[in-house]
Order: sequence, then C-alpha cells, then structure tokens
Amino acid sequence: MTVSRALRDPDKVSAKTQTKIREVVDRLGYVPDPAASALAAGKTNVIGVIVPSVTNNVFSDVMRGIYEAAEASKWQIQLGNSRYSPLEEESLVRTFLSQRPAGLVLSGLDQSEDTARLLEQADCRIVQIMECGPAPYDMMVGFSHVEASAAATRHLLAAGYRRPGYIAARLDPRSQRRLAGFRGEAEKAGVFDAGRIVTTPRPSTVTLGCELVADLLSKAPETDAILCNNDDLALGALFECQRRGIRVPDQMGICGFNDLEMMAAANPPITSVRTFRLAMGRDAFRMLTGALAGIEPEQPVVDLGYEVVARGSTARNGQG
Amino acid sequence: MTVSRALRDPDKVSAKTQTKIREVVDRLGYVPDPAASALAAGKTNVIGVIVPSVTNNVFSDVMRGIYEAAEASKWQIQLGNSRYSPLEEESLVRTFLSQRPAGLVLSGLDQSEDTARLLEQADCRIVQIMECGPAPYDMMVGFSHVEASAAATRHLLAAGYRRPGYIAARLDPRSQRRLAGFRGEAEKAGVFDAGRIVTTPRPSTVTLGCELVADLLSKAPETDAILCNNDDLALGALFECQRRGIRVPDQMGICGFNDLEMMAAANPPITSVRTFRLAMGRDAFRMLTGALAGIEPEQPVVDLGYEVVARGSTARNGQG
DNA sequence: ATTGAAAATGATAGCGCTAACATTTGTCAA
DNA sequence: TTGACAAATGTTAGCGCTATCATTTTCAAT
Repeated sequence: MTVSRALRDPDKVSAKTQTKIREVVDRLGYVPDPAASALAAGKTNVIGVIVPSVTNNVFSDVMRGIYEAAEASKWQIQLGNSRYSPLEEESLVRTFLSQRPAGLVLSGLDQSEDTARLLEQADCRIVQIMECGPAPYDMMVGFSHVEASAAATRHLLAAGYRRPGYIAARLDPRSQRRLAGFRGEAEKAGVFDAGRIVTTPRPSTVTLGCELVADLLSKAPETDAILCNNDDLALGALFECQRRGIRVPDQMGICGFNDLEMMAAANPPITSVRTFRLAMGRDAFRMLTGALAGIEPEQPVVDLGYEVVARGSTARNGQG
Repeated sequence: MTVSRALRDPDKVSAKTQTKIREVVDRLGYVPDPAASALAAGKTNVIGVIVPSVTNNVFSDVMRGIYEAAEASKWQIQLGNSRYSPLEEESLVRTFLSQRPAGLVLSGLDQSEDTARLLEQADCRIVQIMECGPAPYDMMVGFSHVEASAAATRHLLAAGYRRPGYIAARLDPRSQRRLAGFRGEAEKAGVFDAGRIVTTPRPSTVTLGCELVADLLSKAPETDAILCNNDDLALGALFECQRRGIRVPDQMGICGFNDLEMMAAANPPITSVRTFRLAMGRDAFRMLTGALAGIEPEQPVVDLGYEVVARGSTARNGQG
C-alpha cells in the first residue's frame, strides 16, 4: 500500500492522501510491526550500545548522553553490559549483529581478536567511545587517557608535591593507560617510585579508596600526593586522610579522575580531571546516525579532550 | 524444517538429528534471524525495562540486578529512560508494546491513566518495581517508602534529636511518600515543623545537598537533625556541616536513604536506610521469566523491606 | 510377524511489511 | 488538444521463520 510509504517517507505521498491515511490510522489504532519491517527491509532501527558497566557513573553518564540524543528519534537503543569481560563483549556483539542493527557503539579499543573480526565484517556503522586511538573500526569519539593522567601528574608536581603515589582498582585497559600516563610523567620528573603504586582487581568503591590509601601509607609513608584512578577512590582517599588526621592539601594532595559532580562539593573540594562523558554519548550517537543518514563526519576520530580542574585538595602553597 | 525445532526445543528432536544439525549449523555459521522469528511466532524474547533515570545510582543498581539475572538467558533486555516524565513513560510503553514484548518492567505505581489502560490491555506479563502497593497490574516487587522513612525518623528521635528537618530534591512520587513517612512520624512525636522541610524540583546532587542544608539552616537554625531524601543529599549535608563547623553527630544528626556504598566510608560514616536494589532487579526478572515459563509467583506482590543502618552520623550520646 | 500408538520428521501456508517495478494520474509546453 | 514527462499510487513477490497438520519411522506389546 501507499500507507507504508506515507508512514516512512511522507514526502513521496500527496498531502491529501496523507491526511486520509493518518485519519484511518488513528481510527484503527494501527501500529506498524517492527519485526515485519525488519524482516522485509533486512535492517532495523536498532543501535546497539555495549558498555562494561551499567553502575559505574562514567558509563551511566555516557548512556544518558546517548539516551537523551536518541529521545524522539526513530532510533532504538539496545544496551548490553559486558561487565568488563572481552568474552561477554564478544557474545554481545554476536547477539547484536544477528539483529542486523543499524549501528553499534562499543567501549574502548581492546576488543578480542574474534570480536575485531566480527566488527570488520559487520555491515553496520560502528562508533568506539571512551578512548581515542589509531585505527578505528569506523568512527571513534573519546580522549587520551595517557595524556589526561599525565596532565594530572604535572599538576601535582607543579603544586609542589614530590613523592606522588597512584591508587587504582579494577585495571581495565583505560586504567592501565592512566597509570602509564602517571608513570611516564613521574619518571620524567625523577619522582617515580613503583612502591607508591597500589592497585587491586576489585571493582572501584569509595571504601576501597580508604583501603588502598591505608595500604599505600603502610608501604610508603613518605607519600605526599595521591593520583587516584577515579573519583570514588579519591573520595575514599580524602575520608581516610581525614580519619588519620592527615591534612589535605598541606600534608597530602589528592587528585581524582572524571570530575564527578561530588568532587566540587567535598570538603576540601577535590581536584579532578574533567572528562566529557555526556558529550561523548551524545556525539557518538550523532556521528552514528549522521553517518547512517549519509553525512560522513569530518574526522572519523574525535578527541573530546579533558581538563584538569584544580581545587582545594591540591592547593598547597596557595596554588591551584 | 526440523532445524527450527532442534534449535528451540531440542527435546523434540532425536539425538542423532541434533548432532547432525549442530554440525551443519556450525559449518555454515548459521544464526537465526530474530525478526523473522518474531514475525512468525507473533512474539519476541524482549523484556522491556522502563526506568526514570539511567544515572541515578538507585536505578543503575536495579538495572545491574536485571542484567546480571538476564545474562546467558534467552531473554533480551530493552531499556527505556522515561526521565521522570509520565508522558515519556507512556510513549515508551507504546513503543515497547508495539514490539510484542514477552514482558515489561516498570518503575513505581504512578502511571498516567492512558498508560494504565495500555498496560491493562497488554498481553504480556508486567512487573512493577521500586514500590509496594495495592492493585498491581500483574506483579510487583519493591518496598514501602512511607514505612522506610518513618523508621528512619523514629531512629532520629530515638537518638535524641528533637528538631528534625527534611531535605529533598526532585519530588518524584516515591520521594513524596518518603516525606509523608517523615511527616507522619514527626507529627506523632509532636516535633513536626513544616518550616524545617526544604525541597526543590532540581535533580539531586551532592552539591544540592550542601545548598539545601544552607537553606534549611538559614530558615530554621534550630534544626538538630536532617533526614535526607537520598544519599547524595546526605553526603552534601555532611560536607556543608563540616564546612560550617557544625559537629556531626553531636550538633547535627544526618541520615540518608538507600545506603549507597559510600555512606559507610564517609567520615563520620553516615546513617542510612538500606534498600535492596540489586535484589529488586534480580527478583523482578525472575518473577517475570518464571511467570512466562508458567510458574506463577506465590505472591503477586513481594515486599523486600528495608533496614535502617545506624552509623556515626546519628550516634549522639553513644547511641546508634 | 502384526498392530497400534508415540515419536520424529516433513510439507505448507502465512506472519506484516518493503523493494522493485508497473500503472495511473496530473501538469505543462507545444 | 495532444504528447511527454513527472508525480503519485498500485501490484507483486518474498524476507526467514514458526504453527499446524500430514506423513513417516520407531518400537514395544501382542
């Protein structure tokens, strides 16, 4: 029927036929069946999004960016949770691809080999988020974790801290690159000491931040600043220092990563590296749907950057 | 073909045919097309989940419970974000129902009239989460917000606080019921004062907790305890009190709601009302898929309860 | 061996839509 | 008025699967 056309591509149908159709559709309460449409057209309006965690604030902000951008569009978001496992990611990619999605949004650069092969052969557009790097499957929007944590390290050094430590939980690839950024910059300044790095595979929490600081201070009591792999840990670090009577920022500088909203509210406010998570989700969605509409992005890789937000927790000597 | 049967209902196919089919499937890399299946069968394996927020920790925990329970099952989770808007919820329900989902998970009891009508006519199983109440559409798993906040209020009174205030952001229906629980209990004890209630429609953040406390103290400086509508606000309240040199718990008691992980790590640790969010998601999924498999739940409404976790922030007079 | 019932397998139609092409209608210049 | 062409609408087949029923095979009991 012309009905199908009227509903999907109203320009190709005359105005009066459109009104007639709309009237009948309303009267009958007709709703198109997406399964039949998918089958006949051989494609869907589904955009698959695979994230490593649905609870981590970082990803929930990205998801919000995506959902808000997708709101009132014809695109359906299908969310998958890989729980930081490349194997689960692979299985999700398979599942999603079997649905002939219009597009796929993936986190990071470190897919398994099999996943990479699937993605290269996939006939859908792909956006990788969270990181920037060479050789995207298709498109990419993120930032450099190495550079961001290097900048945070330089900030600590500029504030006068000389024995910086690093705490991290669940060392996913991005955390490892942040650690590498810290290490590189600390070595360059001649202040690196592997004894001041404390990590754990456990998932990140505020409580864990307390524990990691306790661990760090028992191993390296001389530590005068802590670069935390994320903001949960940084908040825990602050609490732990307070409990031990360690004055922040004078005796100990604390810097987080991501700049969650609570960092600014803490007491003292905690320095952090702001990342643009909402924008990342939104831009990923726009790049993807733009490309699907035939508008190729100017650059396949978009670097959203970062910003070291200096606050009280590293304001030694009146700096920051 | 027998192939379809072998893949969906292996019991009905002989063992040797099964192996043969599996071999060929592997060799050809055959993957069933879910759209065709949905069209032919008139139903899907999709379970729609509609939450008011994807960033709020409460809902992300519930989502995690659902995703973890759904992991490796045949069920596909389709997430919708109503952003606290009954209208967006209605539109999501319409979209989801047009996909002939196997089930639907909704948040709360307060759907719009049109949504309620849609749901009553829907031929899929429905679970409402987050709250308990009479007259579920189908099934329900949650807890009583009124009772939970009443219990928190009683805890504050038992700790010796006599001029309790209440701060809340974004008054969704559940927040309103929590406020009602506070009010009821405070009135019963003769300590209610509407001047000690400060609310705002803005979304909840830690920073907002600071601001609401500032507002509360300017209006009602006599306040000696704050029941916070959630944990973000409670953390902000603690920070603000610290900044003002108000001693917690001696001069001011602080109690949160939900008992996010960070409450225990704070300094002092913050009293909160624990809710069972992961379990809520998991149980909702299990009830739903159980019912779809023909196993009706013993009770259509499951009350998961709550638990007041007393910590340092309300430990006046050595109590708590 | 024969029978009957159950188990396993096969054949057929159709789910509701869209792509591709065929036909009709409308519009305008010659 | 006519023809030429574009715009609008109609026709047809088929997307890949499943439900249903028809047929064949299996196998135990007689």
